[in-house]
Amino acid sequence: MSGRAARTRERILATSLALFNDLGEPRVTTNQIADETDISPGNLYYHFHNKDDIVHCLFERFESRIQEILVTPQSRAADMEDMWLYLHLIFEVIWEYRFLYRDLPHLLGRDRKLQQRFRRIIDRKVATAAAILEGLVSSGVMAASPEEIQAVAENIALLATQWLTFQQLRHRAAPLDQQLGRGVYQVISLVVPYLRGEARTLLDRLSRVYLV
Amino acid sequence: MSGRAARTRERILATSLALFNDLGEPRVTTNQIADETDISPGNLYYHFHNKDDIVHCLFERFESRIQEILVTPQSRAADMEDMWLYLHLIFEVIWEYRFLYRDLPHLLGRDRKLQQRFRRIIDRKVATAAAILEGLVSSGVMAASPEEIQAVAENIALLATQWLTFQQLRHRAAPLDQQLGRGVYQVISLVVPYLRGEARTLLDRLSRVYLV
DNA sequence: GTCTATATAGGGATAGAC
DNA sequence: GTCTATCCCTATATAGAC
Repeated sequence: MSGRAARTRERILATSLALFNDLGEPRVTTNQIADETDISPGNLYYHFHNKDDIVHCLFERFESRIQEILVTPQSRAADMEDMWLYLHLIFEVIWEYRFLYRDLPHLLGRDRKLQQRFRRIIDRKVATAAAILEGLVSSGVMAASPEEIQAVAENIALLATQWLTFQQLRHRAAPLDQQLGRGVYQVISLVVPYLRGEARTLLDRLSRVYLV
Repeated sequence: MSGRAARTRERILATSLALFNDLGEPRVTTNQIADETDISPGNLYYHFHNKDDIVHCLFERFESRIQEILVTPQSRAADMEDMWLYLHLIFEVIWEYRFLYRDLPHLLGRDRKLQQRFRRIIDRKVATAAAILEGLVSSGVMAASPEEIQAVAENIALLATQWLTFQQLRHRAAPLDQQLGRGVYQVISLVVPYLRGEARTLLDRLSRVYLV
């Protein structure tokens, strides 16, 4: 594959991602993608076997991006800073590939492999959230039983997975950073009641930033 | 419309609901519906203007069912019993019409009216949750600031809206009552940390029932 | 690599007989 | 009310020239 071919391939992926995010994958046709990329429909099929191939390719990029984040190099106990960073990174990647979350059942319904891989990502989300919470407990910032940690970790994963979809249902046209900020705030609000005195007010101040 | 026509119409709606819930609305064709109802494709279009008409009709039933639940006849302050009942009723209706939640963006994306009406339902969910939480505070069972109540109410609404979708992503084949039970448990776990001493253990016992 | 032209299939919806 | 037959459109995907 020459440099030119690689560049065309890249442009197809870029416009596909943009259109998918904007309209939802089911409503975007291959002709539309070709048109927007300024190539012919036939040329598109030279670079990709079919539409699912494009989706698959985009998913793989998403997957490697998010796995980078979910690899927690926990050499020390986590603090609230880790939590904050973790949430921001997660939300940013989800935003970048939001079409995957928008029509999740539809996309995964036609590909078992994809389903498995996505499931593994969610499992990791829960595990990472739990690890951070345990870190908070062991460093004394937070007080919670193992069952409580598990329940909160699952809720964090669910919120981080479904927040954008839910939010866009409620307030379609809100600006990006506000939506992501609200998401982080909502997730943090899950943790707040388990924090101890001083840390609780610290977080309280931090989270207020997002409610502008 | 004679009794016979009404009965056919009803059968179409019943099989549509079953197929939609099972496979997702986008993957069910009108021919499939007709076939499963043991009528001809043409006959289906005698009873319904088009496919969206069927979806619309099912949505209206869902809407009236859920609005019945969300009309809180609050003549007194709420207690945990109200919360428990509220959650169970909500989850049951969502389960019955789960196809609406499965492909929500896709279904609402092609109908502004539907979008508005669904948005109103969610707003009501948040409001009802907030009202119950305020009831818990005013009866002394719970301690929380207005901001905390608002944040928790939104999280309750999100969880009650997206739980099933999320859950079926993770564990496809779990039995119904277990899935709904876990959902109720997860929502209740949002409230637990705000409860006071005795109520907290009471709820703790109650919620453990769901983790079987 | 890229194009134009076209095959093919599936599903929504209608016509008209009974 | 219900059927059979069929139309039509859309979207995916391919063929073959350049």
